[in-house]
Amino acid sequence: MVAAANLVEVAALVGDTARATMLNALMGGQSLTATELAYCANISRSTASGHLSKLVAAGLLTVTHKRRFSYYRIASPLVAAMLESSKVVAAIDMPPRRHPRSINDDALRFARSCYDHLAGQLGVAVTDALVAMGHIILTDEGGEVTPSGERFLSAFGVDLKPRTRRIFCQPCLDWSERRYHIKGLVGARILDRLFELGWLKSVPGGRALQLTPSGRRGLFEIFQVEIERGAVQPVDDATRGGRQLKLSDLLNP
Amino acid sequence: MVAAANLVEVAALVGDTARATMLNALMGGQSLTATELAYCANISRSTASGHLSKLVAAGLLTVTHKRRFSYYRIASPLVAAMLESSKVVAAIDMPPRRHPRSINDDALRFARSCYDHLAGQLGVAVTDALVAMGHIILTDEGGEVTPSGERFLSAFGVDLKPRTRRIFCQPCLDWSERRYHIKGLVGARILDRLFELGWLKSVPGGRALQLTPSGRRGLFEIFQVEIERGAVQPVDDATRGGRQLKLSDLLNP
DNA sequence: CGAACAGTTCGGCCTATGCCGAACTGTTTT
DNA sequence: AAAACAGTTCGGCATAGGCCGAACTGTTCG
Repeated sequence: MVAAANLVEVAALVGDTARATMLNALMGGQSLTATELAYCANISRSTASGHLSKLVAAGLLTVTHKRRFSYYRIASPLVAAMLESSKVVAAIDMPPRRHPRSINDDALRFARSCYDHLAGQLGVAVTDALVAMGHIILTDEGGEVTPSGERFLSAFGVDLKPRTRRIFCQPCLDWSERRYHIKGLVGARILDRLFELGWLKSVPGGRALQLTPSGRRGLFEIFQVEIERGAVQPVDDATRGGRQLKLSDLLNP
Repeated sequence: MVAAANLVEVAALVGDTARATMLNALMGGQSLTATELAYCANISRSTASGHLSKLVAAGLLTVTHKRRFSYYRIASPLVAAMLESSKVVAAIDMPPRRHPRSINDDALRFARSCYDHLAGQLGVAVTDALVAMGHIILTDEGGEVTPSGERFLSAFGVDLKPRTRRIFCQPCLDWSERRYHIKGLVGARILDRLFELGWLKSVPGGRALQLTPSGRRGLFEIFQVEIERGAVQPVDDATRGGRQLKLSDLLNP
């Protein structure tokens, strides 16, 4: 008896440094051109072209040709989910810090997009804040937005209606923090809003996200998430409860 | 920028036919010896030994040495989840039937264990039945056992207490059916009970499960799942509603 | 004690596949 | 029209890594 050939094919595709780097770069959700991806992976364009056509043939990526550019992107959320779950396993396996952390690594650990929602320390911190304020209930099994959460998110500018058919609110195991952050429709809309407010900016050529000064202020005021020198400071519940939200400032700037 | 080396390592390990076959064989949840796994994968024992030590070193498998045997098993449910999500992607990619189905393939599609719960046509059918009877509510986001479901499952011989810390009831995307079946504690306990009743037997050397004649009767009587010539027949809700459950027969044989 | 067996390690073979540069197509710019 | 650029295809090179058999350790059993 032999395993499903396709599982092997898919895993083998991911199991190459150059291809994995390109997939990783696309986990931000954007489309990138072949040349950009070649640059990301440190390989020639011809090599990249070969890799990319394999990934498309296997259905991991899709490509759209516009003008003289080929834009590649992750073919489906299922592919993103597969990569995330592989990363969770990879993070467990990690023998404690054999590879020295790179600067880039630290940036990714701090804040990154996980396909379409926020991950990393910041993603976990925002999730924790929403849970602590009683706006969201997260269990291993799933997530739920409470009525107060609906009001809060709506005031924050996140529109959760109409509820589309996609998964609404779900915990996603963060590979760097090994704690849950929010994915699904809720997670995606929150990230959208953070971009819209200019609180986060994407760093070109990667999935890392940069917190802007206004984002630093905003996260503190709305979510009581305090950031010092690029690291998230834990805020105890007492402090959290003692402050008034200033959603009005946000909505009428 | 370069992708996490560990993701590549993990994926590359899965991306080899022999190793994937062994992992697949272990997805039934049991422990198998090195020689058994070598036989599964059609490779010499020396080659298998090399593969297995790599898988253990990477944390995908664990090994326990007893007497003169080495028993290997999947190291964690997270590893199982990774393999399942990879298979979902692999199943999507499948260009419609390039590889002719093997007999074994059909058996797997019909019924198999997915680490610790029932999958395949039978898994989906049982899930559908529980949902149709109002015993379980499944959404994309998670699952829930209704009060009637608790009574039903309890009468069926599935004890759901004490609720351990593990995920209770969750939908799991079936790679062969592309529909949900139940995983988590509920899924695992149901499979346990089906074995206990002798309704299912495991086929040695694989994850495929065989339905026994009593299982065929039992599934029809309790779940109104009808099986003809190894394929599950859909049962419409009218028929389903028209029959009385015979749990008493089951409990006092 | 010696035979049988599970498992591992080692050395050598061989194939699969990643990589590049060169040459080509097609698009945009000057 | 020529130059610049995105992308692809092709040929050839180099290496990683899968595979086996042989030899070894350790356990079980006659």
